[in-house]
Amino acid sequence: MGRQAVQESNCVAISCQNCGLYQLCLPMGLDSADTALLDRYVKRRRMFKRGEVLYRIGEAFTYVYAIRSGSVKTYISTDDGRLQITGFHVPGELLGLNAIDEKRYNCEAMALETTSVCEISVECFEELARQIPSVHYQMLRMMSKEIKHNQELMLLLGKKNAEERLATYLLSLSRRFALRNYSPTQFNLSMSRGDIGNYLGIAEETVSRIFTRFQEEGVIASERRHIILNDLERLSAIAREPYSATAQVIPLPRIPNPR
Amino acid sequence: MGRQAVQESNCVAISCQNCGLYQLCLPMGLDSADTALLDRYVKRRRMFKRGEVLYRIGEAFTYVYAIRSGSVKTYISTDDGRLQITGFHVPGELLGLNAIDEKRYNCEAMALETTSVCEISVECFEELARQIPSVHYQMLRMMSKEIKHNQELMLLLGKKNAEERLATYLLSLSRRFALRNYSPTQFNLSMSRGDIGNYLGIAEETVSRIFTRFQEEGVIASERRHIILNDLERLSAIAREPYSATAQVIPLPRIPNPR
DNA sequence: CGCCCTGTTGAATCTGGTCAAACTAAGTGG
DNA sequence: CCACTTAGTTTGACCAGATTCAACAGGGCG
Repeated sequence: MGRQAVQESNCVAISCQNCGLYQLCLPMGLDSADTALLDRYVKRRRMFKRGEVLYRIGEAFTYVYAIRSGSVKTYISTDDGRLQITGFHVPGELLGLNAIDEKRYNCEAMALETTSVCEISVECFEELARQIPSVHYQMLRMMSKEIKHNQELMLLLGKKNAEERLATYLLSLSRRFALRNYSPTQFNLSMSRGDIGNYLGIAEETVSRIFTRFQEEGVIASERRHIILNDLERLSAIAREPYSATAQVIPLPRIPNPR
Repeated sequence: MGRQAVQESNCVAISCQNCGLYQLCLPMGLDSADTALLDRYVKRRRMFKRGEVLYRIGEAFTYVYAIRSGSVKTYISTDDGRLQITGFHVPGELLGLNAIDEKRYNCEAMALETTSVCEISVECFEELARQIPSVHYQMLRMMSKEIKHNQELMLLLGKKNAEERLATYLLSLSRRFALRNYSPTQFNLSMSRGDIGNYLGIAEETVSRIFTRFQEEGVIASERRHIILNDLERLSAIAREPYSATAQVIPLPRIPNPR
């Protein structure tokens, strides 16, 4: 995410590790044969320009997408056309998995900026899961993680006021950047105020106003899409979330190997 | 859900089919040996009374719960104590699966009424998945379904006004009852106005007021927790959802068998 | 029978939405 | 290179829907 040259080039440099499938298999301790197998399936690379759609609601579930660089938003809609953005996705994340049940995508995905992805056919993916059974398990973990994330968003949408929402949002971005070794206090947004407001369930004018207020209070500095978080602690207090200076290191859970 | 004698007895009568694991395995065409295997793991039955907690946030992930009769709410909280109910669960549903990633429950589950469950140890469940590989696949499908459901709730929380929320909610209940061959137009709620409001992100007074309004307009009739939907079509219009008289029959997707 | 919980209703208040307008940055094409 | 367009952002004024506070009604249960 972001357009700084340093981040872009960084993305490319670690694109292999960042490619989602790597993340899928990393915790499994795959041997090199497995990794080679994995590589076979990560062939098709595609670029999407800002505003281009990766997949639409109802389309047959044919590909899973691993983001290599750039960023993507996913959203659903009421039948009278109101959209709800359900997630912003950054390099290393896998898109489309939740279409498994109905075999059709149940949300739409659009590139927020020029975005490079690995397009993995579902058939290949299933073949992969057959040959490396613990891939199934990793998929479960990833979906479990997504459910947890969505639950937190529900809490935000259902119970938090506008200030808390925006503070929560900035902190969540900060943590995600920290995880990927980007600066947790200084970054560029790839999404517009309108997108942020939509995601958080508030009007874009409200987003603007609160950015201004945070800036007046010295909690952040923002110039258009460039954001500096000056006071993570105060931001955490506003968001009503426990403050953690650095990303918490959670010991990897024991992973049963079903092979 | 509901306290009508007819529904209760019905639940008991079809408890086997309603037990969640059955649902998990039903679409897989298990042979009788598999079914026997399945039965081995569904031993422990437990009862929870209204208000009793099945599991708490952060507790080690040791059991998966299949609801046999009754109903359960799940919820998460901000650290200053505000709760957000994330789901109401009825017979046939499986609870706890989304703890897979962190090996700890990430929400709390509480019985809304006297509730009977099958308690399945996670170890047994994993053993089961090892012996019947397509169980993995069914788990993926169930989690995929949950993600879709949560996305729809986000749309509701983020974009719909109070009337639309309540109408959407009533319709969603109606559909779930229809799926289980209960009346889609007449049922008892097991949750309070407060719970409904919490779930939908509105105050309980607002829930009450809108129930009254719907009743004045003749769309529904309600007496405390007993609800009659008089005009599903108008309700759909209010909810801004496509009207479907009966539950749509979706052809079962082709299920690859990884054995 | 009386208490308590749940639900209903009214009135005052306020957060955040809507509408409108000005402004900026970044293209776009002549 | 400049005029013009377009998309995105910010700000102000006003207003509506929903919350909050408060009082009260009714059912169910001990």
